Amino acid sequence: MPPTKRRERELAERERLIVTAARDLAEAQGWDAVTTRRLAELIEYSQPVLYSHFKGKDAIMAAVAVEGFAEVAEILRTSRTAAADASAALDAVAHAYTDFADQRPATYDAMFTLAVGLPFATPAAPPALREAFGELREAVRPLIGDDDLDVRTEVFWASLHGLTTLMRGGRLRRDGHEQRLALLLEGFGG
Amino acid sequence: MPPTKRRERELAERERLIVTAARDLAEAQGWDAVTTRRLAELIEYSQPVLYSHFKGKDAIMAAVAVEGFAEVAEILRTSRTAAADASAALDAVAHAYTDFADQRPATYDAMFTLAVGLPFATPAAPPALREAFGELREAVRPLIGDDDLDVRTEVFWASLHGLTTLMRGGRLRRDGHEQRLALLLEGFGG
DNA sequence: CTCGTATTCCTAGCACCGCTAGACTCTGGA
DNA sequence: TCCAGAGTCTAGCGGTGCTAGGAATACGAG
Repeated sequence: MPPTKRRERELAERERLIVTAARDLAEAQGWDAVTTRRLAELIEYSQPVLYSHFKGKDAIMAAVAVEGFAEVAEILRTSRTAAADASAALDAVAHAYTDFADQRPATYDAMFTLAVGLPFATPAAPPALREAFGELREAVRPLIGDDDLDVRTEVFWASLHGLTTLMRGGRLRRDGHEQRLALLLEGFGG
Repeated sequence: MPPTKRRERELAERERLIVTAARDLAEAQGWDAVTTRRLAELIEYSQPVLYSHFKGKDAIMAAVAVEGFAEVAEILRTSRTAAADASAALDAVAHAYTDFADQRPATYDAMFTLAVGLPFATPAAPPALREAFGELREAVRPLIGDDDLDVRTEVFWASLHGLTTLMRGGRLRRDGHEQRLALLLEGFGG
């Protein structure tokens, strides 16, 4: 039946609308401002419609997070492959990562700070997330080799994560960011 | 007047009671479970009494955070000074830091992840926080020297912070923690 | 000892939150 | 034309942080 197909498209479109509305509102005013009532008003439906698409607010945030994984994976890949050599690639990837966290803090929080109930370091993790981590790994590999590559990538990732979250929370001065990044890269053989 | 003095003591004691009740409840059931109603019931007063001590829930969390700064400063100092040499000291400090974050996640979040409106990288920062950072710095100093000491300490701190928060959020497997810590310390000349 | 005053505290309530039961409307097929 | 079922909304539940305003209590003056 054609009407069913059309209906499916409309539903998928509305679901996309919910996720982008949630993301945009969160980036503009923070996750606290993303309430089911405001979200319903934005998509011009009532609240229960949200629950026909997602189990709850957490599931909406998880959807924003998954979208963010794909985004960051692409950003990391382009910045890595565009670099002249391995050292420049790691530098570019590190900057791209922290820039992303800085420019999309709400999305970043949904991805990596907030408890959102997504599987991570398991095969069940979202493919986009595994891809993003893979980009970090490929940026690290040429400089430190294959020994303990995954674990070393995790340490690199954690360092970037710590730098960005502490800076955004006001725990580290913004004006030291470049220098901190440079010192971190130096430690990784940049 | 003596009664005024006694009254002041009672007020100070009640304020301590509020902070410890908030901390204990947060550690036991998470910050979401720390509501003004439950807190009021725990201290056996009504909600408005909380607001005669603190401006709001955030201020209570900030008080818990400041308490945490003092705690972690002491923990870091004892583990640092008890170590045999500089390398062992950095190792001990790193483990003490992540152990603290692991054992008191709610306090740690109040200190370093939640937006709580405390001044950090300024002279107005809580003395206990400056002291805790100072302990990290003194643990790092013998190994990397005085060049860019503060910034290098910040990077070290951020790495520890990233490792702990990502692990606790389920983003990193717990069983890789020791290895990650070892690799981080290796990078800092441990 | 009594009486106003000032402090301390609590009751009750506001606006808002995430979420859901049940009524309503509207569409498509017999 | 009628009915079944899908889709949507209204209304409401129990909870949140926070606060206005009244009750009670302790205090100093006469």
